[in-house]
Amino acid sequence: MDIKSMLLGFLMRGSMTGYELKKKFTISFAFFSGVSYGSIYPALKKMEQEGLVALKVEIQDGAPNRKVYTISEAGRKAFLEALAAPYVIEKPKNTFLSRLFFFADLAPEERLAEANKHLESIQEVRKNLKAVESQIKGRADRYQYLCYSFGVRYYDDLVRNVSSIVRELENDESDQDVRSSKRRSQGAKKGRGS
Amino acid sequence: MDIKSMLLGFLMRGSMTGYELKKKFTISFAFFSGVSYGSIYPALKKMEQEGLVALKVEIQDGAPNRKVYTISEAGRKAFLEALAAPYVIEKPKNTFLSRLFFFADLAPEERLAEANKHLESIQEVRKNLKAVESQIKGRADRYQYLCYSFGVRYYDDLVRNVSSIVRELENDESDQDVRSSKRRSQGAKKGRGS
DNA sequence: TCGATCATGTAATTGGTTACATGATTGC
DNA sequence: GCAATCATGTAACCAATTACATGATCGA
Repeated sequence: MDIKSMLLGFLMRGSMTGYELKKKFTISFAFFSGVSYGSIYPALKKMEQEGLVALKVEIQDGAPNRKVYTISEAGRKAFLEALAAPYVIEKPKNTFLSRLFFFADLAPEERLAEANKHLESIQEVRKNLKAVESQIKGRADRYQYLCYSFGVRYYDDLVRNVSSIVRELENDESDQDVRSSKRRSQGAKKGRGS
Repeated sequence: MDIKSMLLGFLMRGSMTGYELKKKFTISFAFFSGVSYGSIYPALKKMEQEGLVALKVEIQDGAPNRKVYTISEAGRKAFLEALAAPYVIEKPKNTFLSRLFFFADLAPEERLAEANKHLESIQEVRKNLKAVESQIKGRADRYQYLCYSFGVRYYDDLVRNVSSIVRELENDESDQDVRSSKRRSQGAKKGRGS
């Protein structure tokens, strides 16, 4: 779903300025999509030209005039179409995965370190998600909450998934330890350990 | 990780033409990242100008000349740096989630249909992933296989996650049914059912 | 003879980002 | 006095896509 459709989605629930739309975005979509003014303002301009939204300028003294956008019939139609458009399954663009693919080129001790760094960053996002729970619960409708809970499960799953890779890499390391202690003790049997 | 670094990663394991690199991409990264010639060829050209790869043209009669790219010392260094660069956690750009957020604007019967459509498309990807398992097992090194198994778990998790949303939406529908049959039978007690 | 495979590339477009530029008001 | 909030926008850039353009060779 592109920015335009999402802007329309917000405007379905009330007229707003670009500034207010940006706020809605950051609050609602914080964990799965970011938007900047640099995309919002040009998008609104274009949508006005296309007749998807109507513009009403509120003159203010001193501060720049507020440009309040209201969705039009055409805009409503466009939004509803976007909402039911055929799915194009998107591939997870995952930097960690791209790197893991080439981990053979990394020094053995760096592999675990890199994987752990990644795990920690996911855990932090998960924690932040928890922190906004009450905020979301207050504001969100049924489906927006479903959205949030999807996010919670998504990051929980991700933590589990990356953890299992970390575990594999740990095993590799301790196998390495076993092999080197075997070398040291000339083939004596030893269990896994530090 | 950008295309350039990934191209370098492949070139670490041997010199290749753009055409061959594209094949490597589609085989290895099929389920989490796609690349087209439109990005590969310009990237290679730029990397040659930057001295990250060396170009050797193999003249062929008839067919266009093969341009074989070989990674340079600078390229190797750049790749290794990319492999250990600090993480920027990326947000899952998820169309389904963006739509779900606005599901209140969809007709009730369409909600379940849309969610199911999405679920099916994920299940299909998961199935395709299973289909290439033996192929991957044959070609992949330890880390590339870890990568694949991450993908398998990722899609299994996703199926579970979206399924639980579908379940919630189904409950909404049957609650709706209960309410309407209650209305019909003027408050008589009824269980959930079709 | 037709489709797949080998092999290269450009041009236009998409959909964004970051940084820059401006400036008033309000609360600590 | 300074930071945050309100409020608008542009310009340069980036990373990538799609569609277009070309053409030989090989196997069924």
